[in-house]
Amino acid sequence: MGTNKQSFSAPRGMRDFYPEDMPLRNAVFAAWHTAAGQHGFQQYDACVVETLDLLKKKSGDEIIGQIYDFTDKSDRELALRPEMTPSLARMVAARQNALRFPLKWYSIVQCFRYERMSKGRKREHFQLNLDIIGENSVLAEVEVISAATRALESLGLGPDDFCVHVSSRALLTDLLLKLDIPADHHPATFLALDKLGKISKEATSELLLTSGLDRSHVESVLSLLAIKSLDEANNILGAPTPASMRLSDFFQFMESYGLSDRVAFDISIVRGLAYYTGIVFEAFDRSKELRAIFGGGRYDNLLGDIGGNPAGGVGLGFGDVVLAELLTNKNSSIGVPNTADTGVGYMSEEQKPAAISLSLSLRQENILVDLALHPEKAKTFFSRADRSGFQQAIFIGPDDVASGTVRVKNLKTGEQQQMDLA
RNA sequence: GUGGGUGUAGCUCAGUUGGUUAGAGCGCCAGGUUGUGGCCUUGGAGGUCGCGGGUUCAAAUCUCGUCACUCACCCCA
Repeated sequence: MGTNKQSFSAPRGMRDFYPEDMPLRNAVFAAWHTAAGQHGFQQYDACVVETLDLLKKKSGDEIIGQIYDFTDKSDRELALRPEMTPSLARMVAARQNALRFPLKWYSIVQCFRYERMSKGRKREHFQLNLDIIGENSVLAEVEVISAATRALESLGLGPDDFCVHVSSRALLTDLLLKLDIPADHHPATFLALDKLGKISKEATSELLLTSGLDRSHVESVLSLLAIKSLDEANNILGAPTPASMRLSDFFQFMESYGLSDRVAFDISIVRGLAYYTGIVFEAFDRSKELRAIFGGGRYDNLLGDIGGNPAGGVGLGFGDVVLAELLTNKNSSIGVPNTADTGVGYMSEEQKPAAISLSLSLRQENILVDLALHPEKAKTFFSRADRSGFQQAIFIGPDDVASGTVRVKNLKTGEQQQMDLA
């Protein structure tokens, strides 16, 4: 690209959506809307720009370095939202005394994060957010996951395609205490466990040692990762704890929802964000080639942390980038083409009025009509109609105007039918 | 932030030891066919070979720098 030439590519990490890209995006949004609606979630939305102050207070430390921030003309420090939860918490806190709980809210929003790009990760994406606020029952966790799996199912993705890995930070806390690891070491331990699977076991133990754990404790922490089931966890604990019983309830509910084949206990799920306190989960494709499809968990201190009255909840975030890759890998062709049903063309200026009035009357019948803007040769018109994806095409010449009828051509079958000119 | 890879037409890519006017397929436009698309056929438009310096009689080709894109790691939604 010459220095004088304008680059035509979108800024790094940003996406353009050409007409041929919209059917997939619209299908994904439609699946999200429908699944959320079926589960009784109400849609909300918020402004894209937030104050930097709110985001710093609420987001995790790593995220802060990735915020797209700027100063406006009045020196206000603002930012494009990197995630939806701070905005949601702000909106709920603003009306906390007027709202009836539990809230079940959802949104489909664009979020921005300045970070290095890799497969499945852009600097901008759309995500479905499902939140239930002010409800302690584990059924809240079940409902958000049920809604997300329903959306995947309506896009043709079932138990063979993905699995939701579930654990609990509360359970992990119980286990760490059982191993005599003091509570002030837990955050660092969570962080190290979250990294495992991404970095080597040696690097993880190194991380734990530098966080201040002694060598024997490091060994026992790593041994936790051998836990393959809730029963094994209970054996180590000696007796079920509230956290393990809660997980047990969760899996029973999932079974009664008919979703047992889509969930699995996985002690290694921790999640990076600091605000989760209970059950946490991430959905992966079965081959585990891609990043998490969706993820979330219970956050019981969210509103209190930003200065509202304490109220717990469950949140789930579900991005469109990994989902699109999954659908592409599966070669699924979803979405309806965003083109007109019927093309109307004409041979010369003399037939233009007839073409206009025909188009208007077809549109009255709610038919999507693409009216040619200038005369064309028949060959050009039909070729264009075909490539545009129209279902049918009507070409008006002098004879048609004289006879008062036109031929409607079905472009799939090639058949033509007579129709009166309105 | 670390380490690879790649930059030639709108797209996917050829381009020989450096050597005439830089090619193909697809796509686009038009003609063959002035009342009917897909097939066929003919033609056309479209490139300062990412950018800048160097070596050379001669650079898409060699060299140095730079920028961009991309993948893996790191990190994370």
